[in-house]
Amino acid sequence: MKPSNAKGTRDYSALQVAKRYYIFDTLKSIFSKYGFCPIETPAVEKLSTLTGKYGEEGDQLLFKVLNNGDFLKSVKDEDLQNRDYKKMTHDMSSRGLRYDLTVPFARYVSQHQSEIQFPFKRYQIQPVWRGDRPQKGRYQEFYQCDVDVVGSDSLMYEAELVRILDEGFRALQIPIVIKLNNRKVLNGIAEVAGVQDQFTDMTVAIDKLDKIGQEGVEKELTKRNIAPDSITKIFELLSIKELPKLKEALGSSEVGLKGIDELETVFNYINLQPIESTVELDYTLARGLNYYTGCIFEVKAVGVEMGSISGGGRYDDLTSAFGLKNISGVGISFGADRIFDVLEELNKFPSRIEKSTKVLLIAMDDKSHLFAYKSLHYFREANISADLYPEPAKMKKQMKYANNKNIPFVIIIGESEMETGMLMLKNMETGMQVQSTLGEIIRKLS
RNA sequence: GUGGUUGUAGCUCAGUUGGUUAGAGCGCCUGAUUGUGGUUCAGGAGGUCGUCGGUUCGAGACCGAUCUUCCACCCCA
Repeated sequence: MKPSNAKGTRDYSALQVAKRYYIFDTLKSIFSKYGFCPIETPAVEKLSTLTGKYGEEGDQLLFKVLNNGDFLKSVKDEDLQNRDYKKMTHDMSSRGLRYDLTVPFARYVSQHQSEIQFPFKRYQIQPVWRGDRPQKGRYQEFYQCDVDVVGSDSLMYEAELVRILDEGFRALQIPIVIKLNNRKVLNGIAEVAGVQDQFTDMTVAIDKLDKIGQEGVEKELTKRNIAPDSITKIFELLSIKELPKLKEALGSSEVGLKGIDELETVFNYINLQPIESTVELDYTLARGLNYYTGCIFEVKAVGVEMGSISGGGRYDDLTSAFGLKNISGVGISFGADRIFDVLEELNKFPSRIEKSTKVLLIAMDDKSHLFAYKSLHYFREANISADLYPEPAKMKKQMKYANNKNIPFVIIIGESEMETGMLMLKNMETGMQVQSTLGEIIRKLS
């Protein structure tokens, strides 16, 4: 049998793990600087927790876990006969793998509300699973790094998240554009254009504007049975770039005006301190997850062909599905795997990641091997990442090992070194070598 | 979910209309060099051609199923 991974999943080898930890650690330190604490939730949730939160499309992508034991016992003969897979899954499966970190978080908050001091700021770095067809930057198992605040509707937090995005991607050296919109503005546009009933159709179509152009969007809107008059109106509104003018145009829509107000407030917060990344208003930004109700964000890497590498928004009512009413939350998710691919493409991983071991001891014979093994201890004691080749093999072989493992220093120990106590330290990059005592070398390498 | 695409040595890939014993480069191992890697030279090991089944005197090649890869749509991180 030829081994291979299950669809849409990958192994992470040592170097890849080191690179991933670099991403996680970079983000973690920023998250905690802003006062967020980590939590973790199980990979498996009840299906009742997960279904109905992501829209029909999302529900279909949920991985369901078969019940233990005789899972056919509770399936009705009728459903089996009719091959009614939806009813059958309901009886055969009561759990599923988490689809994102936000919904399990909402469950967590509702369940633990008595222990939580609101506003609650948490971050969470864990894998999620989606039964999508895999593609580049698109996997069935991938990691999300979520930062969320619940229990406050202050727009200060929207601005804070923008700042975290800016700082996070700056630390990772990825140039980005942050796109900002507000679902209420989209609602307003739908109202003014008279298509409230087709809100989702409208947003899905205009979300593609930068991809398929105005003509394509017109076609898409027409296909979705939106009246020509409304289409004209929608494009008229979308062409307005300045907030005050859009405010005027949306005058008849209360919710639209609220959305504009919110955006203005967010920008006021953001502008209190200079920010490096481009933050742009984009009324066409829609985002698919239908639990968003206010501001929405999306981040694109500049100069790389890749879907969005981060996204999020405000959700006013997610916890009410779990019985906790009137709790507003806002959060963003960093897509770790896509960030990984972008860093790889831009060649922006720091080179230090590739050097895990700093020095390799090389022994010439059995006696010096034991001596080297004893010396190894002192390097580790001094917190220097050190290793010893497991046997006194040919020097060439040991050198090659150090070379292939990217180990920058080698110490050669043979009979004469043991006698004099002067060890041979070789710099693998320059090829230079000097004789020093153990203590001297340790001091040099620390 | 719809329509395509890919799979041959550890890696990247050749392999004519079906016809002897399946190739190359890189990597790996050994030696030139018994205490010096990343260069050079010589030699060597390594493949039930993704899997299962079918057609055929004969299949890496043709057909079917299945798994996997990548792509477009859909959606999204």
